[in-house]
Amino acid sequence: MYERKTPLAVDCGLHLTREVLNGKWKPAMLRAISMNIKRPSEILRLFPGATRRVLTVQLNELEGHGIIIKKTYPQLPPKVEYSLTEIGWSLMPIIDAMNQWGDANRSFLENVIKDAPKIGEISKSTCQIYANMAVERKIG
Amino acid sequence: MYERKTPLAVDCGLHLTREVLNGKWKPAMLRAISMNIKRPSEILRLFPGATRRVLTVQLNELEGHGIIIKKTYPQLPPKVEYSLTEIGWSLMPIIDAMNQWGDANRSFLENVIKDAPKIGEISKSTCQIYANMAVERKIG
DNA sequence: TTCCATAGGGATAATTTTATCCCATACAGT
DNA sequence: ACTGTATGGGATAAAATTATCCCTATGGAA
Repeated sequence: MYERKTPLAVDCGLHLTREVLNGKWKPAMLRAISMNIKRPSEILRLFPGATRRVLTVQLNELEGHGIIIKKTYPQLPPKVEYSLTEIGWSLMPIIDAMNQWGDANRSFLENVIKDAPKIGEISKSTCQIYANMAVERKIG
Repeated sequence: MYERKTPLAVDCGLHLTREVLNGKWKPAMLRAISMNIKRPSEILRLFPGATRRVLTVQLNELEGHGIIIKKTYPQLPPKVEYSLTEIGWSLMPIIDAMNQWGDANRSFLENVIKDAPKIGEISKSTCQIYANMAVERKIG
């Protein structure tokens, strides 16, 4: 594993949370898992912009941090399913809030962020999938 | 400014939010500013673990993103005060939630994170300052 | 037999983020 | 004359995060 060289700042709740949620795809993956997209291959397909490698690495980290649990079915080809732990679920309000905030302020944000060179759309579709599933999650 | 080479993923609210909040000290600084710690020098003193450079850079980014506003008083020695914009304020529920989540799960988290080499305490005091001020913010 | 899907992980490059160090302004105090 | 305070930013090094590429295993389909 990677050997951190700079001490972590754990003095403040914010930093602890950051340690857990820090990762380009972590919040999005947690959200996906919360919506029953739990197999690695499904998750991978959900984020065309991500590398398989990063996703598996970040899933491992989330598991190591006790946010998700991995269930491996002794089959071939292999089948794996991740699910949120209790603590993992307790993060969802925050993640949902972040998602809503970003969506609510999209036009403003796209505008102020646009000075950053290239803004790419990685998968408009993902949003839609999320939107649909969010409804299901509330119903189900 | 820095030239990003990898396109941003702005398809999902989560990524937009991440773009704004991503920075080791950004959430903490926003929280500080929300509690009336608004001068750069004060903020710097609040985070002994941070470099002056990073803080000013991240403050600039936050300003560029429209999350905070900078007011420069034409004095000498210079006096500067940052304050949250309306959008900046709208982030506080999220930041507070992150902070609470981290604190609420502190023992668990410190435990699962401890496999990461050295965990340093940067400033126990900061938490206390925050705690006291949080009360004031609710009252005031 | 060759190709696809599933899942995992090593090695290494590229990119992004932080850390270090140094320089500048201008006033106040010792 | 120094030293300290306040604020800002350039240049460059170090560290952390992501991206690329490649290899493993096995069963089923074309």
